[in-house]
Amino acid sequence: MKPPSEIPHADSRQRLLDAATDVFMEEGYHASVDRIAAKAGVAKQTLYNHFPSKDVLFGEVARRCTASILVPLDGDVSDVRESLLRFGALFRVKLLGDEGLAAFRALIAEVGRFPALARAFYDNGPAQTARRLAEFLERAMQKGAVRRDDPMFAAQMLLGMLGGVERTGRLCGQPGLAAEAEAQRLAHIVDCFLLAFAPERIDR
Amino acid sequence: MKPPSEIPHADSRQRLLDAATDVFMEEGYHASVDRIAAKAGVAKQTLYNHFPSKDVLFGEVARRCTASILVPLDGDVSDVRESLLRFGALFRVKLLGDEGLAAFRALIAEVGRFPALARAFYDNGPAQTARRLAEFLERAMQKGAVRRDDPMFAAQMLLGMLGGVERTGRLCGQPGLAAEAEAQRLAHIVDCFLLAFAPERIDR
DNA sequence: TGTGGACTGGACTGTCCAGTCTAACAGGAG
DNA sequence: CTCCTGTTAGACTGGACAGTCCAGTCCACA
Repeated sequence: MKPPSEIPHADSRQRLLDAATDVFMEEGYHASVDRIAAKAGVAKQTLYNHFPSKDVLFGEVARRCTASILVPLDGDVSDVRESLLRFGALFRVKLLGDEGLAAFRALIAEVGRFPALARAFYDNGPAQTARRLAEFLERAMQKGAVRRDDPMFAAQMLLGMLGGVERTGRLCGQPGLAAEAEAQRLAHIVDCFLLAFAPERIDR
Repeated sequence: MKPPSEIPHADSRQRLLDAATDVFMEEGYHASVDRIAAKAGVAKQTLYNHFPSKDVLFGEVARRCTASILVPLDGDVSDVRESLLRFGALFRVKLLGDEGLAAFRALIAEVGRFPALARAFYDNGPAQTARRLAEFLERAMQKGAVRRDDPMFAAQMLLGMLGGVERTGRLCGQPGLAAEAEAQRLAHIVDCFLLAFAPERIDR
């Protein structure tokens, strides 16, 4: 009945977490515990051996997702445009990709039930990303590659431009962009940002 | 038992819609029909006299909310900054205000159940706003007050900057800005946008 | 005075689901 | 061989909830 090639007595906890991630992302918190156990190929009791309650399981899943959304940003200020393009590409994948959207939807819907979770998600995800980007931009400002302004403000503007309206659309079920349109748009956005934050001209 | 000053047999339908709006926005689709009826001060059967099912009621509420989020934008291109400030202030209220956020959360969580609703919300809300703003910017471009670029792209950038990260934060339960900080931030954003889309300098 | 339509309170059905309980099974350690 | 631990299938409890049904009330209108 079980897939035969499956290692018997494999780490149920891990399988449960994986299954729960899938199911919660797909159906939100209201996914049933039975379905999660079934998807993990595990008895319901086993689930309750590992996690005291559905809420705790949901929390674990949320923590895992939160940990996975951070976007790396190399500190290299020598070519700001290039660095921002690399960063932006990854950021947009996290932000506008199906998994990211599903996770966000699932979490957002339960802000009332799990306010602490939502706060943690925001602090360790978007807010953390904004802080890192702000640091990067501050260095770029010090180097004169970017006009001086509040670095956090600048970071928020870039993040808004990168995500903004498209995110709303995707959350409402609109389809995403094709690969080449995506690259074009990313470049367009970054250039637009760099224009807004171009260093003041000395007026030759 | 009922509030005595209440007009008897008042329009139950209206009271139901109002109550349902409140309750759905507060608890999402999973709010119970009983609670809605109770909040409307009406028997459950009365609710089912007016709406054939909970889904239909939810749909009506969503349509009402969708209709209320459009932001007016006067066509006056003579002072672009002033117009954008007015527009931005209203937009931010809709986007970052408690009601707007609650409505968005409730809808987003049910994209899977009501894909058509979500699509309609997006088309008549954010997308429509972007179209109008794009028209406005196009006129400003023709007049030379704004650098030429794809007007829809420009509109999306401004909307992203106006909403962007803060919206995510608010959706995660972060508090909003105080009134004066709000005004400052709005001006900062609009000026930043105008810098990105300043007409090309002739270099005197 | 009587009739009809809308409303009320509350009981009721069927469904779904979190969480518990039980009895049985498998494998490793002593 | 026997305990022990983790597992399994499935029955079960208690509660929530959508939607139905009904018996009775209130009111407008004729």
